[in-house]
Amino acid sequence: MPQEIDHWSAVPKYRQLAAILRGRIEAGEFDDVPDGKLPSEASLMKDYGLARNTVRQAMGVLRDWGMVETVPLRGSRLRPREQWDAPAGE
Amino acid sequence: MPQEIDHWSAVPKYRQLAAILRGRIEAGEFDDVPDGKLPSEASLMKDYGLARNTVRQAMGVLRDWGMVETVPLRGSRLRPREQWDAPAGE
DNA sequence: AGTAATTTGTTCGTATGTATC
DNA sequence: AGATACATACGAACAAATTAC
Repeated sequence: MPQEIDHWSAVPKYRQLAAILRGRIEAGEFDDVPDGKLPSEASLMKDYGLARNTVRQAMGVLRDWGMVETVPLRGSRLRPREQWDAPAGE
Repeated sequence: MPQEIDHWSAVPKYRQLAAILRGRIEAGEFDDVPDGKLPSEASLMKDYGLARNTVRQAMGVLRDWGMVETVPLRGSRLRPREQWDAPAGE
């Protein structure tokens, strides 16, 4: 795991996860994955020890940033970098 | 949106929402809906710009009035008018 | 061809912490 | 002290469509 959730931080976990995933994405970790597919919600729950709600909230942040799109029953995948909205706090 | 929450009123928001929903119910807005199903908590949060707690509190008032029953994972639905308790302030 | 597993969507229940009035 | 209100977080259960075997 590249980075872990700080269960004591004042920063909400869903924001922490969003930031972590942003880092992994920007590091190019998913560029080789077919369709730029991201880990499933279940996978992220397990990897980071978070509830599904929280994972989904984090994915919502990435969607807001325009980095990711989620398709029901298919999963989430990267969007082209040109279409990203600058995530606040950069 | 039939009516909005007054964020400045001295009347608590959850009571305002309860009154608004009572109005919508009495206007027959949900009579045609299958099972008399009411909007979900998430939907009400969005429509009225309230926190989930507040929405739930409002639904609790409608339950106290006997107008509505809530079933976990299913939602809330209307109860027969004969079973309503007169809401205070009528 | 068919069944099981996977995956996101949705829904309510509950609890905690913070802030305000 | 208590009521109101928001945000966060976990849990649990069901649905529906797709995917895997």
